[in-house]
Amino acid sequence: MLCAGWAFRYFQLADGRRQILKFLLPGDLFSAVTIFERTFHFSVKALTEVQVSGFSRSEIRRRCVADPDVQGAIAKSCVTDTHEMTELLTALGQCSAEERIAHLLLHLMPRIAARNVIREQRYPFPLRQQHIADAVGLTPVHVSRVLGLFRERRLLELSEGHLRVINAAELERLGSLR
Amino acid sequence: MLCAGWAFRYFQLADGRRQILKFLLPGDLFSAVTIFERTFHFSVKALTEVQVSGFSRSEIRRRCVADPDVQGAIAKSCVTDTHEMTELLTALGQCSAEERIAHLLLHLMPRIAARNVIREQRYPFPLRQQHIADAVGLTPVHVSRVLGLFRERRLLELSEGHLRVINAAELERLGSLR
DNA sequence: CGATCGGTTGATATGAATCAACGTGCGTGG
DNA sequence: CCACGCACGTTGATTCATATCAACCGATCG
Repeated sequence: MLCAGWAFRYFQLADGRRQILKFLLPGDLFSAVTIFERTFHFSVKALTEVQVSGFSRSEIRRRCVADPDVQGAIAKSCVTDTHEMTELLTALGQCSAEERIAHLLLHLMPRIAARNVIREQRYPFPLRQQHIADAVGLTPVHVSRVLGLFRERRLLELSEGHLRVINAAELERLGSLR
Repeated sequence: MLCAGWAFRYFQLADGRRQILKFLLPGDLFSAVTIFERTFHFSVKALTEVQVSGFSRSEIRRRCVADPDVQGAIAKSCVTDTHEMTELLTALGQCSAEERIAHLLLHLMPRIAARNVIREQRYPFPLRQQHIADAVGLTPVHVSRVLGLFRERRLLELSEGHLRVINAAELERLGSLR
């Protein structure tokens, strides 16, 4: 479990390409289904300073049968991971660059807001454009252009570790998947 | 659970686009994590004649605590669903059209082989090019071109509900994600 | 002070989408 | 039995979105 800071879970290809599967925020499990496995099938990297706690599989399994709360938390994490992957899959398979980036931001905003006080739509946001690129399957250069467009159209500003959302409605229209 | 025939699970967008999340073969659960939820977050459609059995959530939950085999089957299904989504996500985010299609075929081949006797590398294969397109995020036209290329290069033939693999090694090289 | 990193911008190349036409097989209704 | 419509696949011409290549800028850091 990530206790403090930001990290991300990703899958690495032999030739250096990588797909970011999920951005981890405080309270997130690296991956709930891992409880049922012997080995990890992904990598994790810190984005900021982090604090982490580890549990042994056997310990978790024991507490899972003993404590319905633990069981519920694991189940919930499996469910949300599945939903998130479904949405990301749909975004990658069906959406344009603008839609994908908008979708990523819309996905992250409430998760950030659940852990920080947000004033004037200004979200702490430590991702580099490279990370956005690796998450939505674009090049960093193109991410820069799309963000430039968003800025020009007064949808948002993104710099210096902060995201400021100016026109949330329009961003929603672009990235909501509905 | 799908008992006979082929189907697929997908996510539908308002404007008609859809992302195929998984092809279902006999023995597959539609989605294991659904046990922990109240509503479905996906659609399912048959590709061929199918037979299906349903279970009520409460029944499954009961049998899950009672019978460790049932529990194990659910857990395994969660795990493989997660792996499959991870791989598909990586393919969609990082790979070219050829790689994606090769990857899809490589993913399906062992699953088909586990349920059918395969002679001379000839797999039953009821997907239309439209389904391949919706699964890997391409247009049917482009799928046709790529398959044409594969045929020309003597990698495989695909027609009339059957896939014949001619050069498995080369297909592997294209689509293995490693 | 130079080196490095992250981001921006311009020019160009390329992979995939789009538009359109055509062929073929098949089921259906006359 | 035939004519038609329709689903599916193929192919060619063209367009468009995104990648690639390259230069540059500012901030940061040793």
